[in-house]
Amino acid sequence: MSDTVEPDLPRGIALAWGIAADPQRGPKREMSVERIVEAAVAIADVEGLGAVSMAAVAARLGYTPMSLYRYVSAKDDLVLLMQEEATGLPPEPGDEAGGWRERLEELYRAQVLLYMRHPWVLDIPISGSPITPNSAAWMDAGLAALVGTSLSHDERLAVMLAITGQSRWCGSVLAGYARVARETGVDDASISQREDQLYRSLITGDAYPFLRDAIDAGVFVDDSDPFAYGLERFLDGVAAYIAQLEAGGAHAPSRGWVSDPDAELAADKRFRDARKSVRDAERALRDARKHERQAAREAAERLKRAGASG
Amino acid sequence: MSDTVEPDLPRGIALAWGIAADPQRGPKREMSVERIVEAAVAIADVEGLGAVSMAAVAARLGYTPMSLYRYVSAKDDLVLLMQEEATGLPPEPGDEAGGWRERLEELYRAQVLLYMRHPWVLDIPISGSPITPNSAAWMDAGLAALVGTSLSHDERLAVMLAITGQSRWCGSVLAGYARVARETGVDDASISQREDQLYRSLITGDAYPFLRDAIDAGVFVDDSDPFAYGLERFLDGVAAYIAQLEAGGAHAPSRGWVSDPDAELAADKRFRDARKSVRDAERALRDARKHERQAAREAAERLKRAGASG
DNA sequence: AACACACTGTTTACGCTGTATACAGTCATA
DNA sequence: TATGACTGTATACAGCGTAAACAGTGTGTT
Repeated sequence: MSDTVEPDLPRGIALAWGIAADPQRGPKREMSVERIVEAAVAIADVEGLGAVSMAAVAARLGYTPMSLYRYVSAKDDLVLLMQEEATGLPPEPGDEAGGWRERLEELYRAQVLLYMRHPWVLDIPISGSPITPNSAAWMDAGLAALVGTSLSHDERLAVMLAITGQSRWCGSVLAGYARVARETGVDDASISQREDQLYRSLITGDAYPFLRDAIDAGVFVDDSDPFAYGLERFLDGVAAYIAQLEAGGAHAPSRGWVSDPDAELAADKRFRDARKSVRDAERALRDARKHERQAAREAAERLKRAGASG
Repeated sequence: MSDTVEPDLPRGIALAWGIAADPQRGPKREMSVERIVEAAVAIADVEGLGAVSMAAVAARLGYTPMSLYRYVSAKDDLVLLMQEEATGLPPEPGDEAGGWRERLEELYRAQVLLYMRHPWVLDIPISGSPITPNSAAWMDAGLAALVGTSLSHDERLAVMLAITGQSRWCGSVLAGYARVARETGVDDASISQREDQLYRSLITGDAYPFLRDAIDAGVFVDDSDPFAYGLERFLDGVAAYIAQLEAGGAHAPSRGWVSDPDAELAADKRFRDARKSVRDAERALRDARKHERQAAREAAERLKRAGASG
């Protein structure tokens, strides 16, 4: 609980927590981290994370690409700050104080909405738990909803984790459709129609009898939300679990992680070998190219000299 | 149900279904799509999707980068085929025929294992439903597990979708830790320890009381699987729902998608404008640069000529 | 048998990416 | 007033995906 900041705290996280100190001397700064992040988010909202290049962000602000590096140490930092900006704070609980279930549903909907507004957030690769103020606030809000219950701390975390997972999954699928729609310039409706057609022509009853049945029943043209169904069943399960606890039942035994005993030992060595072989092959090719080029250059030189002297 | 292939079927999907015809004339092919995909997967397994470049794959096979384009029309195609290869087929049901619940748990575990072996699959952006043979097979297997139940087709799909979502979420988080471990060259244990430390120093009881409580209770050093808990509660909910149906209950009313009525109308116009402004800014900057350079070149030229004639 | 041409793997080239380095100009502090 | 930390800029480099042009290969047709 010391006040000294960890020396190897990732710069992006430090920035997110507002710990990074502003410099004192030198010319006045013309930009700010906030303006940069704002511009980057604006681009990502419209054209996706792929369109966010340092050059594009700088151009939008009227500066040169390299100028951004006076504010952000690398693109990864910028992306982390974008994520934090887009995540924002969870909504306050509604006035009519419902139970934990209503509140969790509210948080779920807010999260899905967030991903609809900023779909690119789901394209950011996860690296460990995101230790930023806003993501912590969402987690805190979820845990707060469950304080009245007799769930253990682990179980509360697991419940909130599941909510987040389901909203991300819903967001990913929706974003996928939106992406296709944008890239092909076609509206959503005709895409799902086209997809249904493709399914009907590729999924034969012979190879995929049950999937084919589902298609024939029209599951891919149905416009109800399957993710909402999943969420409700999950919350049903949690409610039943809580009721069972309050009737004097025991907590579920904690399960270990899914693991593949076969692979564990073999994997490490095998992967290390494979990695080495990749590197070797690349290096060999590069060297071969280099020698080849040098030989060609020397041959040309010799030819020229021979021509000049002869 | 015609046998004619859709003319605008994405080439990658056509390849995945083995519909693409082999050419007849010309020299014998030295490589094959399979070998290329295999090499790409091997690289991705070890160094992540980011390390899979056309050059790296080609080098691994001893060819030039451009040669790959005789087999695969673009990198996106290759990635789709990699996904298909890594996905593989779902495991056959175990001998002792359990109920739908055991089978779904089996499929869940298999999927998580898959993501542990090929974490990069989760880095591939989703675009619509993946209409490939192997992903269809997984879907089919999930639906097959539920045929005995009184769930509707929509509900069965929703259940399988939730299972897939949870396994992806679990895989994403695990892969995130693995990625950090690989990139920093530190083992998993000390990473989670370090993360716990960071949490303890950044998450104050003032700002995040409930999260802080959870941390103090040790939820981040606990090594039980929170995703398994989530899955079990979900399956509890599904079981209860089925029981209720079989007791003569009604199906849950289908819910519409989460939507933001405020934004819907405004968004389209706003985003279109923003997109235009980005493009304009970039074009302006590029033009300015070009003119500037040309002016500089002309000035230099003039100077030189003046010097030569004067 | 000879030609046409579809097809092979290669080379070269282009515009794009992130960012290291060097630079001249600016401004608070010693 | 001199110092030197700091600003935004310019240049450079390796790497990316891939379009276009190329000489060589082998099948099909004349």
